[in-house]
Amino acid sequence: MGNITLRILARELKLSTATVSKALTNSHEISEKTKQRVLDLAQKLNYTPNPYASGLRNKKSRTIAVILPEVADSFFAQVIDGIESVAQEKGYHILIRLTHESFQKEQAILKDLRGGRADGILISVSSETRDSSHIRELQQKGIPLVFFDRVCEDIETAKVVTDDFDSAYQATRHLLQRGCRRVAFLYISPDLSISYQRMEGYKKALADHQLSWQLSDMVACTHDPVANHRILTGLMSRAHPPDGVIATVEKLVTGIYLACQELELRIPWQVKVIGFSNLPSAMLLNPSLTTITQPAFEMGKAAVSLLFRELEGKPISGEPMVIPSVLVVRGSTAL
Amino acid sequence: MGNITLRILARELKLSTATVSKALTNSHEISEKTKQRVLDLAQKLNYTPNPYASGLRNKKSRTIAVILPEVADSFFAQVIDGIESVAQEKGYHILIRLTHESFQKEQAILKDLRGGRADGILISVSSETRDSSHIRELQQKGIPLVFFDRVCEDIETAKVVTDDFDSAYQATRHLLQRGCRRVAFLYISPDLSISYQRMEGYKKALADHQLSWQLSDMVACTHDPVANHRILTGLMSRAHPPDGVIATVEKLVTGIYLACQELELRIPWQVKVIGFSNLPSAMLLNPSLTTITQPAFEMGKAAVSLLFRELEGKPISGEPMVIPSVLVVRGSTAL
DNA sequence: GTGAAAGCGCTAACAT
DNA sequence: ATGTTAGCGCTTTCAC
Repeated sequence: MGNITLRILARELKLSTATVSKALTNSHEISEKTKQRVLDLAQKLNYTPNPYASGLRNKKSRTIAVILPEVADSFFAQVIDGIESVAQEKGYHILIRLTHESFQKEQAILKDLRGGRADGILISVSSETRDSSHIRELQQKGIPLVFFDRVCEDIETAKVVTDDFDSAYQATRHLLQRGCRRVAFLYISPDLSISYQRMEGYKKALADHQLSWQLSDMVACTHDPVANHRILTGLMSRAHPPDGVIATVEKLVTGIYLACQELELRIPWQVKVIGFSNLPSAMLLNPSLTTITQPAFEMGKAAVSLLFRELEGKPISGEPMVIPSVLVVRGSTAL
Repeated sequence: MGNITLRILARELKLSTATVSKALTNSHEISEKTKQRVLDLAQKLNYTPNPYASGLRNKKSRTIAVILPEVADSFFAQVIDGIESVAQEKGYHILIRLTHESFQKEQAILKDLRGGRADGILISVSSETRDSSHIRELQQKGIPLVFFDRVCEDIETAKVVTDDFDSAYQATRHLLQRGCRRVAFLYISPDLSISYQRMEGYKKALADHQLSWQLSDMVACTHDPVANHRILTGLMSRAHPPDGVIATVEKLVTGIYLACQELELRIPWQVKVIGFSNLPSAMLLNPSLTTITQPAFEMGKAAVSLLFRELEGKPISGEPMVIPSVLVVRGSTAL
């Protein structure tokens, strides 16, 4: 299926490809008449330039790669939405790559990106990522890179995060103020920047209420719902189970609700629950879920905007950009 | 930032670019020794071929475009997941394009795809799409195209759908069997293939129960939550409100739950609700939601697999591929 | 077994 | 105002 090319237009119009090219980019060195002829034919033949050819020539792909752990998660889905809203305006295309929380996959994906497939990269690292040399390598090649949400603290580049420390602090304080005395903290990976920040916020809130944190109350969960179910029913059937739970990951909310249901622990009476979640249905849960709601869409927009600034050679502030989350109080922490 | 190219490798090794290229693709015409030298240097310099250059040469981009209405929706997010799982294995890349339910955007996106940016297209049309000439044009250019979920019936190409008629039929029958006498049917666009199919299934179930359908019970909703809220509270505060509701779109579930909450209509006693939804949290809603759960991940996998078959020139069955949804009965339709 | 040369579709410097 | 030429980085005949 012979696609329409510049050359075909040129031949048809008895012009050179250079002239046609210039006419299509509305160059001032081309006469109005010629421009019109070119435009008319291009229109008629449904000509669309091959982006890879011009990209090759200009050494830019007008494509940005978005690397994230998963897409079937309301936070990441909303981030993509935010990214797309800006990229599309700028005529950029979005390549989505999922790591499924695997460090190996993340490495492979970044390696693949060295060849010039994308002009810039937006990344939220996998929960397994401890070493960041694969990312640094890309950076040294001069490819602009912006972290969002899950950052590598040891890499100096633009970052967009939410106030993880503060929101965990607020969540914990809220539970304590509502009478909880033993608050469990559920997280996935201790290596993640966000887990660490949130954990510190949690500890600080406990300390500010003259409570000391217990290692056994900080519960590491997994990506496997079945394993999580075991872990969480285990937690809630301890001799002294927590009377408050903070699920710092959306998918752990389901786990803790189910565990409580199964053990016939009534939320919020026997245990109060807060979830870091962007689910629109939080208000419809049984009971409605008190959440830390993250500015997912805005984070996506901010991250891609920073990336564009870099691509345009404008200066970027050294400090991570922080967009606050909000505590939305609902039934799961009612008195 | 001078990227590593074939030419650089060649110069360094005092070989021609042709030899290096062949060595890298493990051609049998190259000696083992040379191959090893090339591979070693490539490794050392972190060489990654420019995909657009080879794409230009080979006239394939190893990229597929996925066009969908939105991403912040559990169905579409899971579809993407399924698509990625296969594409990634085949070394293909995924370009995501969102129409936000706009026909105009859909046209623009497809137009942009004419230039060879993608080797194939997966699409679920916008709710505004009535005319399909923009899609047909791409098809005539010989670009393989697979529809998923929301198809254009008048375009002959591979399609992956779920059993919309049957699942709506089942949903309706379930409500009738649970004692509902007046079932409302909420949908977004009458132009969508899936809306039509579901509507027919709904009507058929009513007919099979000796009930005639009422135009006023088939309620067209929008994409705007505020407008939907008005529509749905209007519906539920009629003189004779429905005692059963089928929300054929995930986002309408929230709307109907909230409307009932506000009007103090108790689900399932005063009204029973079924939602077409893939939300993992359906079981946690208040009350837990009876759903038609669609095989989103599988549909994504199936669609991209069909696309690969086409790309490989293998034959495709003319019939749409149908992957069944399942009715999951929960609290919102309890007796 | 290796290399020279052409060309994918486009653009930009440099003629004319 | 238009054309010639060269080249982006790669692959693929076709020679040697």
